[in-house]
Amino acid sequence: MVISARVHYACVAMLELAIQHDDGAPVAIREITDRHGIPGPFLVQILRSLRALGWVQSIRGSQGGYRLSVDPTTITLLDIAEAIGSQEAGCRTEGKGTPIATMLQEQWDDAADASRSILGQATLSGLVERTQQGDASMFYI
Amino acid sequence: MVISARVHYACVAMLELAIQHDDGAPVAIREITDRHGIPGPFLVQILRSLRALGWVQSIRGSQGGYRLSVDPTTITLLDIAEAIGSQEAGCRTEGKGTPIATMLQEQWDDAADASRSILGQATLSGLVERTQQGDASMFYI
DNA sequence: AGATACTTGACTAAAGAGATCATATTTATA
DNA sequence: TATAAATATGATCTCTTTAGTCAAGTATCT
Ligand code: FES
Ligand code: FES
Repeated sequence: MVISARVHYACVAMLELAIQHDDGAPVAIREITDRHGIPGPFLVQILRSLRALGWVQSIRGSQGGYRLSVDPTTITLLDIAEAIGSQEAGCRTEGKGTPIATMLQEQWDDAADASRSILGQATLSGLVERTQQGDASMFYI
Repeated sequence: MVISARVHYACVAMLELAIQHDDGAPVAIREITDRHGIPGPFLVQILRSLRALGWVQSIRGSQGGYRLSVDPTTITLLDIAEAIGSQEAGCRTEGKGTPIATMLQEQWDDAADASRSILGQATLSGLVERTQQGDASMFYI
């Protein structure tokens, strides 16, 4: 479970869209990049991936932008990390199956499962709620 | 917590040395590479790191090899992964500290801690015991 | 002496990460 | 309808890390 910049930015973007989910207007890329110091063209790449997943919807032209197209209670950080992040490398000694390698693989899997269990509980809506409790800024209309 | 080939090989080597810990004779690199298909010169690099940590001891010359120089009950997979693996990248939005980034960082930390907790319980001696129960091969004299 | 085995430092190839750019297309609005 | 504001797309690029390699040297046992 390696959290690359790509994954982090994807999560930031999804959270920003979740915050303005009830609002009607789409969110422009600029709004997100300005707020978080993310390189614009890089975020474009990432949003394309998110759109391909069906998680966001894009509106072109003036006043365009992006909108969340899924229920924020159903998407977790785990979903984003696994969809956007690089594929798990997989066991290198696959096929050899020495007792030691097999047992080690179990340990790595156990450790990864523990991580996944945490991230799988972190829904977008849950996190949005938390950040809005934390600081009292107003995002809702 | 990314488990690279380097970390995996280090764990394999430490476990092989732990298995023959009570035995007097040192273990040659060849024994380990043959058994696990690890590139020889690569394992040499890794054993140098392990020696620098004070975890193994090398005996040169004919009949030479490596020996564990620590108590296998005190070293865990977590210790090896953190010592041999790459440094944690650290937060990219450090200093900005937007509420979202801060909150995300907490989630990544929580997930990493969960992994660490698992790997921190896996001592070399514990794992050796498990592999020897699993298959009945005789390593002890 | 000769075989065996570790020592050391430098080196290389391939992959992945993190962007960046130029050009095209769509849409609201003045 | 002209214009500005946005996204769309595909290619390219640089940097770092990872994994692996090589050659020449040194120590020790028999
Ligand atoms: S490569 Fe197989 S367990 Fe690490
Ligand atoms: S870069 Fe700061 S939490 Fe991901």
